[in-house]
Amino acid sequence: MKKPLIVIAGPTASGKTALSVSLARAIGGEIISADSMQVYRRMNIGSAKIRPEEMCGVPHHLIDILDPEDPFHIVMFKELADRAIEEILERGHIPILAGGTGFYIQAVTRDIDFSEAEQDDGTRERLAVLAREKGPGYLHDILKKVDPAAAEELHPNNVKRVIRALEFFYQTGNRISEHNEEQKMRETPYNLAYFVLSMPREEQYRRIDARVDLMMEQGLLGEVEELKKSGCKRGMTSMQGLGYKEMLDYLDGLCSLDEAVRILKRDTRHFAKRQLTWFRREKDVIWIPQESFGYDRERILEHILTVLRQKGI
RNA sequence: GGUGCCAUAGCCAAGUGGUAAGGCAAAGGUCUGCAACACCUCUAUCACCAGUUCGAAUCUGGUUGGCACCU
Repeated sequence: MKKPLIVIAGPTASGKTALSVSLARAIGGEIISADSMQVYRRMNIGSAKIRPEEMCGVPHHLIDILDPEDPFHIVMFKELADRAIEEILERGHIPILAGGTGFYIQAVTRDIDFSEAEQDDGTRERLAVLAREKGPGYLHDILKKVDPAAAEELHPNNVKRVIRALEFFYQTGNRISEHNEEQKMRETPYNLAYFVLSMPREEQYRRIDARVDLMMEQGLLGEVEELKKSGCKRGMTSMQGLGYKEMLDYLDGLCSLDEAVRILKRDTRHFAKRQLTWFRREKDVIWIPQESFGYDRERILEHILTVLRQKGI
């Protein structure tokens, strides 16, 4: 029997946090956050991080484990999440992966192997400089020679990914396109129940706007001001988070506060849209259209428990 | 009542006789070490009617609507 793993995913502001706590209490689960921003301490309001009292005693993992100055990326996430899952299972509990970062969730559910790649050795920097000086087509042309398949799939303007493909080749001597092909064959090692919370688009957008307004009321600006004071710069991974980069723009005098809030709302809506695109192509997801349950958490939970029973979790 | 100006996609907006730029929004998509990132695709027959012309969003007349000023 495969090990059980439950995923509670969905776009931002879809109700993942509250539902995952209810679920954990119902089945004796522990929660692993699949979120690229909630790992950072001192980033509470903007990342919509769960508050300790909201956890209701349910153990949460991968929250508040790094400082905003620290880098964070999928390889780290994968390692930490795998370890957390193992520990939870050893305790006889059920792991619940909850979050909105589809890429991270996929790494775990499909057990993608990142070990082949190495640490930063400066090639990324060098390539970035080249791209800036010679234009985006330059690196893409090089990629065409060393890894034609990857070049075919990547648009020349997508400099970031072109750089990664080249970096992979220079560091490992292998083609990333081949590596990706191998990884795509992988099947999930888990008895997986992958739920995605959804709702009509207009309602989703309405909630996003409301949440941003709430964040502002709760003092998002002050939170970012503190971070800035303590030395956080916009180049850091943490400062690329929604809410943080917009407030930094305002604090740096690049736009008015109203404008910053407007852009934050807009970009958060765009983000939710991309999240949905991701989940849509992910196979084996079980959609939970919350409007069909009258947005009633009890009814949604009941439905989820039924599905879990069918899967033998 | 008179005179003048204006009327291009959901919004902003180029085009002033040769077959509708661009931006934003919306929608769809890609993604295997920064993923709350980065990137891609995509939406009109020019208020309406009638003329002039081989050809009109572009010229003429009228209609409607808006704005400004005058009485």
